[in-house]
Amino acid sequence: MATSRRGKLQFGNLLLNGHLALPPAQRSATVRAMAVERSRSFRRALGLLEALGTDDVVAAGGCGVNELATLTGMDKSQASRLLATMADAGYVDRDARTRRYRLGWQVFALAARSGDQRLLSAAGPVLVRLVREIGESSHLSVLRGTAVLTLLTESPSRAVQAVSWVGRLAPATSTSSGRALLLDHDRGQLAAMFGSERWPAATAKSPRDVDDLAERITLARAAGYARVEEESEPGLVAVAAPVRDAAGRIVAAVNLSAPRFRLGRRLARAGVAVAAAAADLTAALGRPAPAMMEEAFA
Amino acid sequence: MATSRRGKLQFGNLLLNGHLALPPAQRSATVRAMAVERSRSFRRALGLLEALGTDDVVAAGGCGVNELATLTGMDKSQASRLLATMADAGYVDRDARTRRYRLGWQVFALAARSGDQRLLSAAGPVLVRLVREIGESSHLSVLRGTAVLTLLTESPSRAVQAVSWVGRLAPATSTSSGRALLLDHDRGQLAAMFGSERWPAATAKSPRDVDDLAERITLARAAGYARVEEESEPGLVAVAAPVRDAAGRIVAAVNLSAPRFRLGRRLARAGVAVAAAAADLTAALGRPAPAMMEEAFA
DNA sequence: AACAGCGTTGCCGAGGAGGCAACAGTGTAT
DNA sequence: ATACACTGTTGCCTCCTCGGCAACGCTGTT
Repeated sequence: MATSRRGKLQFGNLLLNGHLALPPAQRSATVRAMAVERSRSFRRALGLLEALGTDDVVAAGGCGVNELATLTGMDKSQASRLLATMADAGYVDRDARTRRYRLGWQVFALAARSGDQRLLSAAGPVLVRLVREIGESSHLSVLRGTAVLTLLTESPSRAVQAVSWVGRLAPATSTSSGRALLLDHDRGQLAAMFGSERWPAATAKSPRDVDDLAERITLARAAGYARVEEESEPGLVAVAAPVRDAAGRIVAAVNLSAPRFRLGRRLARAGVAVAAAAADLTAALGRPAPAMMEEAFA
Repeated sequence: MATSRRGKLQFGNLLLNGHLALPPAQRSATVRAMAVERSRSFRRALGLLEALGTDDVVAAGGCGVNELATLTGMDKSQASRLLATMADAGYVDRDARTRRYRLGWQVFALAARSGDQRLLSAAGPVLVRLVREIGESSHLSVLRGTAVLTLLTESPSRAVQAVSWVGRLAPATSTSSGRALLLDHDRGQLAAMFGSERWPAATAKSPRDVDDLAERITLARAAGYARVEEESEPGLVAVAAPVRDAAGRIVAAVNLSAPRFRLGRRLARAGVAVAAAAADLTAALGRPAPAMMEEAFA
């Protein structure tokens, strides 16, 4: 659980606009100190949405007004009003029976047009092939701020996870995908992003500071893939490689992860496979986009 | 292009909060008439997001502040400020070079936790099989208000569409998926949803009024699948069947659509296949959810 | 019946929304 | 090089929405 500038809860879940949860007294003090608060109500509404995207809420199948209000630290009246307008617009759905709110389909509709659709559609088949080759689950991720956002998961059909990693943030410093995404960053850039003091370590093997991180990234650069063993979670190993756009900039990472006892021995092979998959994806992005074709629907 | 209550543009694209585009004078008059305007800034922000989700904007690869302001009918200063906060939160991305805004990954992250993830993950393989069997593209849709929202597309790899149907709304009355979703509605419910007067027809074959619709739905009920020929677009035929939850309620629809010259002759066979796929999906949803399993990520 | 908890609504002061206009950058025509 | 058109940002100031408080209606429990 690292907290970044402005005190947002960053990892383990979606972003929560941090200081909104402060009691009114402290909050207004904070506000007076740092200029003015911009788009207050809008940010609160986003806070509600993000709270509804929390694992526990999703798992519980929704959340009531009061609960949401306390979660986001605002008055229940405001929560009620904001949720009503969001429901009107379709961004939240309300269960007719339990009167609890869930994220609505409109969010889904928006998402289908967000981000880089070319990347997503090109990545699907690549991940499938990779998973078939190695037999472990694979992810596509991008860098968002200082965190890694997972966009796509593909797993050997061994189990369907109820709440997938898709849409979640993970620390960039101690994950294979994060290292791959940072492959082109030098020590200076890393220091600017993560600060130069010592970091709280997720496990004993996690990098402790910038030098530590830079060193491991150098190794990854040499190998062509990043390799992480039990740095974010004990017993877990992973490899990842960067995907580049036509201009050569790193835009995404492909990884493979599994328990050490299953993948440990084949880690080098997995690394090569992941690098090859990332190269495939890079090649796919390098080509001009396929002709626009409006697919029929009736 | 049907306009529903409160004058929102409903079909052909994402919802746009209609009257915000009015000039200030008229708007304030309207507002004074109908109580107070709730969550004004928030709705404006949503308007911006939805504008960014417009086909033309997505196809153009983003949109500038000025253009967005005129699109949503607000002052560019406000647009600039709202976009800035949205960029902070990750809901929009700004191209560093062109300075144009696009929908950000945070929207994607939220969406990954919205809707019924069980439905989506179960539907993927079913659609793939269906597409492989018939060789035409297939969609999964749900009912949202009086419109059909497409959640998933699977097409034979013949072409990758740049902007897919996913996330778009289509009229329920003249699409196969819509009919399938309305399969359990009787004439009274249909009248309540769509009104009893005559409707504007998309094509010559579209249903004209409730009786017309109810009759076609009865036929679909008898056949086990809905069949639509050139009702939403000339030259296009489609079949669809309803997916039910454990309680037997219709929650989604699976369809197949293609140009008449490719699918016309096999339409009955396609209907049976679609019904079978929908039944498979229904069966999958009937089973208790697979044990929650947190998939590892590193 | 009394109670506890949830969600909605009215009220009203304070602070953010948002229109206007000046300003700063950038690419294009003169 | 100058002027121009256009873009996006920022300051200012009014007005209206925000949002805290509290009362209310409702439902389920003790």
